[in-house]
Amino acid sequence: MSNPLIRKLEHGAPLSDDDRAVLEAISHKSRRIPTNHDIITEGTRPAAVNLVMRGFACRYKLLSDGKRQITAFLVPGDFCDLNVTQLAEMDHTIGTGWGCDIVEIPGATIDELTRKHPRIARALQWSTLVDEAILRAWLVSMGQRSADKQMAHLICELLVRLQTVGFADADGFDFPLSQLDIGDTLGLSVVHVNRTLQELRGLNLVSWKHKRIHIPDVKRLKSFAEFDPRYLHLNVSRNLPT
Amino acid sequence: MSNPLIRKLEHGAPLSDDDRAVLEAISHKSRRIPTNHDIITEGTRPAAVNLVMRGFACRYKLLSDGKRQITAFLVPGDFCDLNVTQLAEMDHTIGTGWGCDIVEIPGATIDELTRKHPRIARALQWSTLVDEAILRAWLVSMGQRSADKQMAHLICELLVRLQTVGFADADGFDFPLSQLDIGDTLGLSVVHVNRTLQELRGLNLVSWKHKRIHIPDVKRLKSFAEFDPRYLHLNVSRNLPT
DNA sequence: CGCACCGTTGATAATGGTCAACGTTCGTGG
DNA sequence: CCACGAACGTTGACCATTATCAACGGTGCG
Repeated sequence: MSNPLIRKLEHGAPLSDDDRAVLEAISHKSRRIPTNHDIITEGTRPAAVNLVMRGFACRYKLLSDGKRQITAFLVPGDFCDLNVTQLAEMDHTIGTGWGCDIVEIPGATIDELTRKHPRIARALQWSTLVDEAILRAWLVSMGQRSADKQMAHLICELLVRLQTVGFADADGFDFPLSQLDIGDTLGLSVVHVNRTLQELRGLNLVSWKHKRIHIPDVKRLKSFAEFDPRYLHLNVSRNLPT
Repeated sequence: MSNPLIRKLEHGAPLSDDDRAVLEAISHKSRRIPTNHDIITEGTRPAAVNLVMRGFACRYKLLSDGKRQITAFLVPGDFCDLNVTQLAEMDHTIGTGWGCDIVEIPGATIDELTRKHPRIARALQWSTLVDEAILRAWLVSMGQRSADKQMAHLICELLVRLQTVGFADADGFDFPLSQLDIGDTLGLSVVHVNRTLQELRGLNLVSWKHKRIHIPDVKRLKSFAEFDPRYLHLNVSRNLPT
């Protein structure tokens, strides 16, 4: 089983074979999004629901002076805008500067899914709670952690999230973004991202070459970043109703 | 009608008289939370759902070195943990250092509400989307705005949110927090909060005395902060299904 | 009255930003 | 296959913002 959506949702609720078959059916036909393309633009009314199947997308907001803040990375198995069809208009843009594979699912299909498949409905709701938890974790990092720990924390998070969907192995993952993108994520300048990265490399915590992040000693990086993965609410057994 | 929950949810979906009556029934009996008290603690399993009816509560996370990051303010009409009963354990604490009135609603009541009252269900889902949007807005502020604009932006947001539930008037609102709390919200030191506040006062944008924030010229403050209220998704008419 | 807690101020230091230049890589077209 | 240009990464010098430390004043509550 290598469908990232299914792999992810298994963490939110126990799924039946039927659930899995339905999810497989709606997600197998993806299309490639070209580099530097916005999927949904701020201010427009969202129509269909988009699901990332390969690569990275991100949520971001542009300020009037041209500054950009990335507020989320969307990795395989993540929905761009699951419940957002309820709103009149998007308050942020979803884009990808890196090429990724997306499945576009009609809102009606999602509605039907949640009506007929209670376990899927539950898993989807779990996934939006996790999205919110990630946002809170980013806020904590940005507000209270120094640049090096903030960066280390982000890398730990990405490692774990990508591992749960089979897009990272034990000590690293492919990462096509630029240092400028990381700057816009962490609220740091490119220059400082570069220097922080060198510091982490100097400490033998992270190396990043050829669009791949390698982590020599995951445990050390996690403890350096004070990374506590509980906010990702993986491990379905503990999410079962009592 | 001065029930903040109803006033708020009216922005999420059109409610019937019956909807309103049900909401009134579950929310009229609140209890006072004493100063410096946590409502739900990180690591515990959430049971009932808590609703703020008066005053402020906040979500926060503590780091190992004692630093605290506040990730949300909960104002009257806000649920502390609407969907969170789905999760095994809280990934953050909800507390109030300021005394506020809370209604505790059993999870089963909420479930029944959403089953029998589709418009309320819709409004509740809208409210969680808005919570997420606020989180994104805070991240943008923290990452890209200077301390003064960040602070001004927060004050604009609170003004608007409190106005929609009838807890602010046209030019200000009661605000019982300390400057340290604001520091933990904006990721700034107390000293810098103090100086930033003085700067805003010097510019005649905000004054804060006797636990009340006064805004001499709301329009000027909003433009100073580049505050665009659309992320709050108020104004129900634009949220109607097409 | 006295003790906390909060707000305020000044001095000093650290973190991270800006500017400018240069090197490197990679994709494109000749 | 090579030349070119654009985008990205790297470095150094300098500057701005914000943190830290320490002290003191105000205010409100027991």
